[in-house]
Amino acid sequence: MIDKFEKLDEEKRLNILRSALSVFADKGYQDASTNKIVEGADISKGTLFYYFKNKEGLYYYLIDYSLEIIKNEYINHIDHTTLDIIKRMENNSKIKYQYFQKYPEVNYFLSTVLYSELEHLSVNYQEKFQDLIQTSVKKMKNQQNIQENLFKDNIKPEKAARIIELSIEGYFSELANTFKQHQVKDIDFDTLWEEFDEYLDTLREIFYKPFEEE
Amino acid sequence: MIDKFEKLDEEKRLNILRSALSVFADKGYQDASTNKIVEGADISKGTLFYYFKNKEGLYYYLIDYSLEIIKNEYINHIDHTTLDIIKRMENNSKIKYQYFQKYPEVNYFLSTVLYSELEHLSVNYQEKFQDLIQTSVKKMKNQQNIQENLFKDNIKPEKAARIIELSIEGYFSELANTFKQHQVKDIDFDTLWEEFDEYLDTLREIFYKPFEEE
DNA sequence: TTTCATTTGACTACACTGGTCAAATTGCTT
DNA sequence: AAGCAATTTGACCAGTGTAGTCAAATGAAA
Repeated sequence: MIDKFEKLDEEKRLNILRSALSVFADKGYQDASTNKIVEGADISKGTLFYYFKNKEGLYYYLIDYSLEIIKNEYINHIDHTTLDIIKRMENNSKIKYQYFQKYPEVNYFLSTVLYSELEHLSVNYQEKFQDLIQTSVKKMKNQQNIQENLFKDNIKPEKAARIIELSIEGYFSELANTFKQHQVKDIDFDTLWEEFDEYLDTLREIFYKPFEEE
Repeated sequence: MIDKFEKLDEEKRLNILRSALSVFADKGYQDASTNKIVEGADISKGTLFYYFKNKEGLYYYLIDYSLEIIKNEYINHIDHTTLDIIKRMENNSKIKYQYFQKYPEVNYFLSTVLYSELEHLSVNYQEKFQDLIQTSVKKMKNQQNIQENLFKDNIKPEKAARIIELSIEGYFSELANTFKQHQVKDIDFDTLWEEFDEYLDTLREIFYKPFEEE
């Protein structure tokens, strides 16, 4: 009946997905209540089980759905080519948090599955995760093709790149501590990116040669 | 009956505390099962309710207990005085993660209370949290008394300090992604600190003047 | 009006809940 | 050994919530 689910009215379909993703993310598979899901999706119990065979079927559908989203909306957009490493990290940070902003439930769901449910998944799905997420995290961290002559002469590019990478991670980690998961939708991303750009300028000031016109 | 609980055999007492902290941290107050707690603590149902009036009493006892621990084992040891800012951050990181290592359940419990249960607490306890944790986080972040002449001449100390701070946060955030909460006990902290010391050396190389003997 | 797809929610059988308490066990004092 | 109090046990209770079912209601299209 999943093909029928996919032909459903967009708003209703997304309501069901978002509600289910949130409940599974909040409670984990075992403690997730189908009653809460239908309540949050504003549908009746019967409707949920009309489209999905059972709780498990719904769960695995959500995983497939979420992996597609993260692939198409984030991983496939990762920039590996820009030579200016700070610019590249800027691009990738923005791509990443645009995905967070657009699909907060997907991101929240995948995080908790990855963090605390992975061992309960079928081997098949464990591999899907390993392949897609973990290798692509490495992709993102793979810092080759750095334009080294942008750095000041007394600074070693690889070491500096590592510090830049970690400090950006710290920047968002600090941010994550300020905003809780369910507040993501309320964040004012525009002013946030302005602040982030300023932070990047500071990084350039410290690590890069001063910009010179010729 | 809490005074009797505190006179209990050390091992038994800690078993109960650790089990309760873990279950509350994993599931949150509502979904935490007293059955799971007694099972994990290897005691009978009756014993738990012999020492604690009810689930709520146990929960608030755990909060008081945990706040005492984090105060005595972490917050009171925060270094505000060392002038070498990298050294100061090194000290504070080590104090912080020694507390993590020694009391993983306390840390895990307090994190989840702070992160997702705070609004359900009595106002009294909300204030306790605000006072103790949030203001002391600020304390730790308060970077005054920096010995500025350690920095290279072309680097602004305040901005550099911010980057150092964030990159250390990123360093541990990356680490936290590698190890899940329940694996904390298995981490080899000794080699980990060695790596961290190397990382700090890199920071010094980049931000500080080369060391000169006279 | 007939037909078929969709939706409902009362209903099951059952697992688990926080908490109780009479009875059993333990440890201490005589 | 006997007696007593402190401690521990786990079967038990009334209640709540569970995943899933299904006869009946509704909607839409012909």
